[in-house]
Order: sequence, then C-alpha cells, then structure tokens
Amino acid sequence: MLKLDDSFFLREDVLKIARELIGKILLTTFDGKRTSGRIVETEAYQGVIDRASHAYNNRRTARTEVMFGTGGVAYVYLCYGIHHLFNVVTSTSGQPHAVLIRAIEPVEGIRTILDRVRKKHWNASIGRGPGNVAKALGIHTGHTGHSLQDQISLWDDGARIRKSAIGSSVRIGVDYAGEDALLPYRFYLRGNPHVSGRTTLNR
DNA sequence: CAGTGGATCGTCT
DNA sequence: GACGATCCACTGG
Repeated sequence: MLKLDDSFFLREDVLKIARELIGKILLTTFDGKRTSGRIVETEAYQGVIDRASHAYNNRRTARTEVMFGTGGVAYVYLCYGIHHLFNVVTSTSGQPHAVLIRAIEPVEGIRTILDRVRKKHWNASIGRGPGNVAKALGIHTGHTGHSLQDQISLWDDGARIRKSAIGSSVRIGVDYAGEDALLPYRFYLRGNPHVSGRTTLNR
C-alpha cells in the first residue's frame, strides 16, 4: 500500500485525478477503528467554470472557502439536511477543483461499517452513493479542511485498473447546471455492484 | 427496473 | 424562505 501524497492532489487536471482515483483505497481511522473501501465511482467538479460546482463563478462563501485553498484536504458538506458528501480538494491555491467520491466497495472494518450504516448483513448497496460512502467510513462535515494524510487518507494498493474498465457519464443530480450538466465528468468501475445511478448510465 | 414522494437542516439570498 | 452534488420506502409493470 502506497499513500497518495500531496503531489497527487496538487495537480491541475481534476478530470485526470477523478479518473485515477477509481480503484484507489479510501481509508479512515477514527477512535481506533480502521475502515476502508475501494473507490468505484467519482465525479469531477471543475472549479469556477463549472456551473455544477459550488465554486462556480468564483463564488466564495464560508462553506466553499476550503475549495479555494491548497489541494490534498477534505471538503465535506451537508446535503438535503441529512447526507454528508465527501470531496477531495485538488489543485493549488486559487483553483477550487474537487472530486466527489460517489461509491466505494468496502474492504476493511466491515463490522464497524455495518454498525455505522445500521445494517445487520452485508449487501451491495453498502457504500453505494456519496451519502453512504461518508456514513460507512464515519466521515462528516466536521472533517472539512482536514489533511488527507492523517485520519482520512488515500492509497494505491497496487490494483491495476484497465482503461477500458472505467466508464464515464454525465454527473448525477446536477440538472440545475444547464449545459454543464451534459459534461461527462462522472467515472465508474464497469460492472461493480457498488456503483450508484441508473443501470443505463453504467454501461 | 422505473417513477414518486417524504425526510430534514445548513447555507445563501 | 427556498432549496439541495441524496436516500429509502413504496408503487406498479
């Protein structure tokens, strides 16, 4: 296992980073409980020029400020009052790019994960969808701004994903973004049961 | 499998 | 005061 260091996140090409994160391991250690999952679905949000992004048009607020800072940290926000959505902030200061982690296939700490999602038995929906990713790994809005080298970290475990195994599509739930809603900025591991979204999007 | 509606609250206007 | 980078339960085919 090789930890992804800052140089991975500081690059400018957020689409490339979103694609490369497919197959990587997202690991958290909270209260001595270690849980991890393989990333099987991501979405890129391309800063100020992307109408789907919270940072569109240089929109700086207390909430979005962290995206304008240096990459390699977490941006977690509350959606619909219920769901905590975890993003990886990328690029250098001033370029508010981010990658939303939309689905994981759980790897380590299955019992802890089952406790967190209040399920008794394993099933393929665990880790499916961004709200469920954060829930399974214990990530919440309080982790915004935290470095991705500590309690939350990303790893390359050596798994090699063929380019043809990664599909792309439009992003989910961004209808408000006008023509930017049509951009193919969502990436997923083909055939993986933990991937979210309609089946027609996942071919 | 697809479509619908309710839950729930921080954030921004 | 409106709404959202969602999820689940439930309906019908």
